[in-house]
Amino acid sequence: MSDKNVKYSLTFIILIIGIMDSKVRDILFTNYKHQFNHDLLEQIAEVGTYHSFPENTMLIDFGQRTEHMPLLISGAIKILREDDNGKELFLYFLEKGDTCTMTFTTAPQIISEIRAITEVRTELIMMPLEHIQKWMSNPDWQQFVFNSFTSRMQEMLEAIDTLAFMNLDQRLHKYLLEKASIMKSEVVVCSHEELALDLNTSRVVISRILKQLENKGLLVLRRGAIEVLTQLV
Amino acid sequence: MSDKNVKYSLTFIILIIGIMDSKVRDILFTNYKHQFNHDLLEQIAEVGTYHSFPENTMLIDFGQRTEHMPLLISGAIKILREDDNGKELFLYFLEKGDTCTMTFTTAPQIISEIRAITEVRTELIMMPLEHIQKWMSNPDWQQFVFNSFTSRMQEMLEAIDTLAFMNLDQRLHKYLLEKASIMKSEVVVCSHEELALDLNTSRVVISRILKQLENKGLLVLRRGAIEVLTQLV
DNA sequence: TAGCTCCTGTAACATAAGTTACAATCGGGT
DNA sequence: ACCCGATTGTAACTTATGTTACAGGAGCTA
Repeated sequence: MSDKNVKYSLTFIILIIGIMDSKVRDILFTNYKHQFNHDLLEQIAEVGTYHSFPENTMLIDFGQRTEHMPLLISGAIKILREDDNGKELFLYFLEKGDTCTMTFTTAPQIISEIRAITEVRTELIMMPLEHIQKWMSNPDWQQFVFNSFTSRMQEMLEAIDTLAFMNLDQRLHKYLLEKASIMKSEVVVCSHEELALDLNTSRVVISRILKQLENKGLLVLRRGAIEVLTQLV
Repeated sequence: MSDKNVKYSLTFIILIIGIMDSKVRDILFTNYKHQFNHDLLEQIAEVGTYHSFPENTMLIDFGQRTEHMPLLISGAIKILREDDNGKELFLYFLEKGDTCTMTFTTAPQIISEIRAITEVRTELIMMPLEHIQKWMSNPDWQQFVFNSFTSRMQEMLEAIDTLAFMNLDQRLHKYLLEKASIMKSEVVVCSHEELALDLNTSRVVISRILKQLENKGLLVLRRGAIEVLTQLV
């Protein structure tokens, strides 16, 4: 578990940060005016709260309960899965426009199956779970929910493909490309140890494979960082 | 690709089999009266068509388009994923009450990401995709759709856990237990070759591990079949 | 500068899984 | 009875990945 740098837990943060409705409304109308109609935006603005988290903040953890659903405004979130022995596995990144659909249910609160950690400073709007269903009569919302579900499904399928059909060298390279894309920089700042945690393997193995990838000319190794030379298509 | 025994493609079957509405209504009211209210049942009965497929029938394949969504009445369906090189991977089984939610979208037709094959004789009701959204105003239907999504998510997560955190011997044992449960028999009828295809490995490896499991007393090997001794919890 | 921790490189070995090759056996059909 | 294909068993080898151990460098702080 690499939570040494994880700074706050969402549950507490929500209680602390409260920003007035006007800001929520502004942000919503700026970012979602093409996706949601005016009425829906107003409704979301009424119940949603704005939050901004620094990088490496754990938003939710396995088994933790939540009564909110996040709507991503900016930044990026890393989604992880963990097994009984505490071994982690990276699943996918969430970016603007995404929501954490794992949670959809009719229950008033849900128990998280995943861990979510911000990769960079991230802004989001939290909506109480109870409204998700209520708004389903709104076609824009319905579309949004369906699209979110479908996206998460696709990402899970991709995670499965990666695990089932790719070797570690390919998985590592893919991960670095995605991370570079998320960070908007070819230089991925992280240690071999952190990569090993996300890919559920050991540091030595990562070091070995990184060296191979460097020899192939796919990247350049630096201390505490990796320069990715090839681009994502 | 193990389609040597796959008998028909759904696309054709749908055109061939047409059973009168009364049967659909009877089946629906018998199987779903606790889940859907009367109005909804009537609406489903109006547009749904009943179908019965023998075991080992491919219902849908990768890249294939469909304008229908199945509602499972009896039997069991195996869901598979395939990579570019034709290598397969078992994902999970669907049973009564399930639907193939991968497909939810607002588009009038969808392209399948998975392959679905009946494990035993299977009865289902096919509903045109266009109604899925229309019915969302009905709370029972909404609940059903959400539950389906959540179930599929859970199954995908389990598939990921299995791939990421378990060795082949555990995966194989787990697969056999699930299959025995689906077939309602401790004797799983299938060759080592078929197991190798579903677990994306080779026959020799499966034979080797089966022998290990037999030595551990977890199962008994027969020609063309495996008797599973331990039960699913 | 000394001491400390974190990060990286590397070797040597262990284990899991994939590959190739071949033999033996079963069962169905002619 | 015989043939033949499908199924299974097994050996020998390769490759991928995991494990343990240790060394050296970078950067920080006293």
